Order: sequence, then C-alpha cells, then structure tokens
Amino acid sequence: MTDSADWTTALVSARQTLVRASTAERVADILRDMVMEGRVLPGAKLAEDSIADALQVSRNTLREAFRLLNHERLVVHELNRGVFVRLLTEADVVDIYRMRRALEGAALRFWGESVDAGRPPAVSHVRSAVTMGVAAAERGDWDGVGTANMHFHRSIAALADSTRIDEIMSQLLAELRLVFHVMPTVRDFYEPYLGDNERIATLMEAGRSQEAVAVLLDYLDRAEDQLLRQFASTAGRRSEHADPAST
Amino acid sequence: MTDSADWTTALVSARQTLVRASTAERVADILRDMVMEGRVLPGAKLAEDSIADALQVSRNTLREAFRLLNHERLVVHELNRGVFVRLLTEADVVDIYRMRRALEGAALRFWGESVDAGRPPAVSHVRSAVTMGVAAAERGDWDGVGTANMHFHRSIAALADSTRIDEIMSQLLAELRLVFHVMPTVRDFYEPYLGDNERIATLMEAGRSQEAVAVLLDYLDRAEDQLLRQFASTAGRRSEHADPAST
DNA sequence: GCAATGGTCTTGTGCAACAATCTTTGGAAT
DNA sequence: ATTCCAAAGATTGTTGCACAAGACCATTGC
Repeated sequence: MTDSADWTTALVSARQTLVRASTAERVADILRDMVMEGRVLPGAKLAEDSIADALQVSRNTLREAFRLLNHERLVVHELNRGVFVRLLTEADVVDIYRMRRALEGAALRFWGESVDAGRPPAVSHVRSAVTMGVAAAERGDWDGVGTANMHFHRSIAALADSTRIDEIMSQLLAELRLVFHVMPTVRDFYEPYLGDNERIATLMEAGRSQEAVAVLLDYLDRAEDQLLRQFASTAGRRSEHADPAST
Repeated sequence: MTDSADWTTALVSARQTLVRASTAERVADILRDMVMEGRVLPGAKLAEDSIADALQVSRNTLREAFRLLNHERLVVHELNRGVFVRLLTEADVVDIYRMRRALEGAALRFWGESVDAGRPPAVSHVRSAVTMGVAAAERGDWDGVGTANMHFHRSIAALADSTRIDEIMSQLLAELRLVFHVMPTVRDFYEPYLGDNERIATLMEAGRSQEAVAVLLDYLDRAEDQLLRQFASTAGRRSEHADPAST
C-alpha cells in the first residue's frame, strides 16, 4: 500500500511535466529558473525583442510568459516601459513575513487540533526536511541548507491540508529567494535556524503543538529582523540597480 | 488642505476609469458580469469563436480577457480544450474556508496584539460595514446585506495591514460568489450572521480581541457547514454540467 | 547649464493565417 | 450489437506582421 501511494504521488508530478506542453509555460519556466538562480538580478529589465529572439519564440508568446511570471510576482510590468525582475522592498519583506506567520501559524494550529482530537497526522515530511538540512550543513552545502529550509516550511504549511495555502506558500518562498540574492552569503542566514527547525520537529513529535507554534512564530520574527537588517546595510548598493541582462 | 485631499482621492478613482481603456479589460468586465449574474453557469464552456464573433473583437483580445478572468479564478483554462466557467466543488469550499480562518483569524489576532500593546487601531471600517448591513436588511435589500458582509470580512482581513492578505481575501470572496449562485435565496444565508458581525464589532470596540476571534472562527465554521449542506442538496442538479477536471 | 524639441527605439494593441490538438463521425472487424 | 480505429471537422495554440502610442535620448536653442 505504501509503495502504491508513492507511485501515485510520483506520477502526479510526472503528469504535469507531460501535459503542460504550452510554449508560454515552458518559456516562463526558463525565465523563472534564471531569476531563481540569480542569473538575472532583481531590477534588471527583460527586453521583449532580445529574449524573443534568443528563445526563438514570438513576442506574443513571450508576453504570455511574462504574464504568468507577473502573476507569480517574480517580475513587474511597467506600462510602456516593459517588464523587470521584481525588486523587493523592506515593505515587501514585512508583508511576506506577516503572511507567513498567518499561514504557517494557522497550519500548525490546525495540525494541533487534530492532535488534540486524538488523530495526529504524520510529521514525517517535517522531520525529513530537518534531517536533509542537517546533512547538508555537515557537508558545508549551504545552498542545500536553504533548499531544505524551504522544504521544512512548505511541509509546515502543508499541515493545513489546503491546496490554496500550499500554493501561496510556494509563491511566498519563491519571492523571498529574490531577496536572498542580495545577501552576501547564505550561511549566516540559515545556520542559526537549523536548531529551531530541529526543535519544532521534536516538539511536534511529542505532540506539544502550542510550544511548536510559539517557537515557529519566534523564529519567523527573528528571520524577518535579520533580513531587514541586511536590507538596511545594502540599501545603498541596491538603489543603483543597473541592468546586467543587456548583452 | 482637506479639500485638496478629497480632490486627489476623487481623481485617483476617476483615473482608473480613464486608464483601463484596454479592450481586453472591457471584455473581461462583460464576461465577469455575466458569470457573476449567473447568466453563464459554472462548468459551461466559453468558446472563443462565438464570443469573439458576438463581441466583435479579435480572438487574441478575447484570450487576453480570459487570462484576466483566469487570474481571478473565475474561469479555468485547459490546454487545447478551452476555458470554462469555474465549477467549485465541496473541496473548494472547505479549502476556501480553511484559508479564511487562517487569514481572518491571523488579522484579528494581529489587531489584538496592537490593542494589548496599548495602541488600538481604528475599528471604524468594521463598524461601518456592520451598520451598512443592518440598514440593508431593514429595507429588505438582501443583495446589499451580502455586499455589506463582504465589506465586513474584507475590513477584518485589512486589520493585518498587509496588501498580500488583502488581495488574497478579495479573491477568496470573489470565488465564493460563484457558489452563492447555487443557493436558492441569499436571505437564509446572510440573515443569521448579521448578529455575529454586530457582536464581533462590539467586542472589538471593547478591546476584547480573544473573544472576537472565537466568535469569528465559530461564525466561519457555521457558514461553511451551511454552504456544504446546500451543496449536498443541489449536488444532483450540478452534476449534469460538464466535468472539466475529472481525469 | 538647462529646458524644449524632435527623432528613434520599445512596447501596446489588434489582426489574420497557419500549425497543433482534440472531438466527433463513420465504418470495418470481431 | 459492440468495440476499435482512422479520417474529417472543429477548436485552440502560435506566429508574424502592421500600426499606434508612449518612453528614451540627443541635439538644438536659449
């Protein structure tokens, strides 16, 4: 039974790769990867002509891809000026963390209700994200730690068992990656929180949901603070955002 | 000074009427109205050719309008099959209310923190939504009661002071309107909740945030239950429509 | 030095043709 | 009669083009 369950989940994700054949979506995928990997920096302009030419797609299709990315908040569209890689402000960070507290907090509380009702859902996804993060840290793979951290928080949000919450959560984390590119090194950011994740997972396994919520919310507060401090120190550099994408 | 402030606010809203001259947006407006008024039923297919022909716009323009509506989750787009008026399922209702509890609950708690910190934000928007609802009920305008109820919950969510939460909240309420069409009469749905809104507003004015949260969450539970019951009783009729996402 | 003006480039909008895909219809085999 | 297959028909996906409108840039004149 457990095997067949794994089969289906694997097939579901595989299906998406097969079915979604739309050119615009594939173009959006390419551009999304470039933005996520930091190959085009926030603030950079994405010129229609050059990209459409490079990818060998029509301007119309490219614009459709832009609309998809705009919907994901990864790019912004300025009338008659074109689209630019999203440049997050302090206000965005505050807003995103406010939403994270709402969603992750609600998800953990919802999970707690199930625990109190005597039917605790599995925490294995949360625990495995912690394990993955620790393993990555031990081999010095701080990029891997960041990925594991995202998995951790996504699995926290998944406890709400709501596709809409899952979707929004993924979007928020994707937005945050835009900010991480401005950070000097990811180690300083993620390392302090490995312990928090571990602690939260342990509390959950013990069924102590209230305390888990408290630790989580405190974690989010500190992460927000640290990000905002980083922001303040790099404010000067960012304001002169040139467009390195113009090859 | 106050006069000029009024000027600007008036101009801001007037500006929107001017700028949004795009044909696609006007087409989207027309289609949105048709969906909202129930003239095209959930599950119905929106064929490009016939609509483009009827409205005398090019297919491209119509497709752009479809993208806007898709963004608002009012229609769904299936590759190579076309767009369909969104058909909400019981699962959607459960999902939407789960998210509402998360967002409205978090917003009210956030407001409560400010109250406890000795700097209570204004509750006037919440109160005025209640007043508007009562006035509409007194003159038998149950459509107006529904609008006021939406204002009430939007102003609750606005307490979180987060543009992202505001946006999601508006989207959720718009989605719910798709469900209200299956309801026989809106009076039975909204009337019981006029008192809840009144009670929540009063509790907030007294600074008793914890109790306000409790009443709100209980309200959401009951509203969800009622909607799901209505769903079950009309399940037979609705299943006659096309089944888009059944694979 | 600075503002106005004009040209140039990019984007906004709409259109029609062609390609790709799905759906239906008709018939043949079992 | 039923099932399966294939071609036809209908619908959507993508492209390239054309023109309008706005933003950007450099030159001119003061």
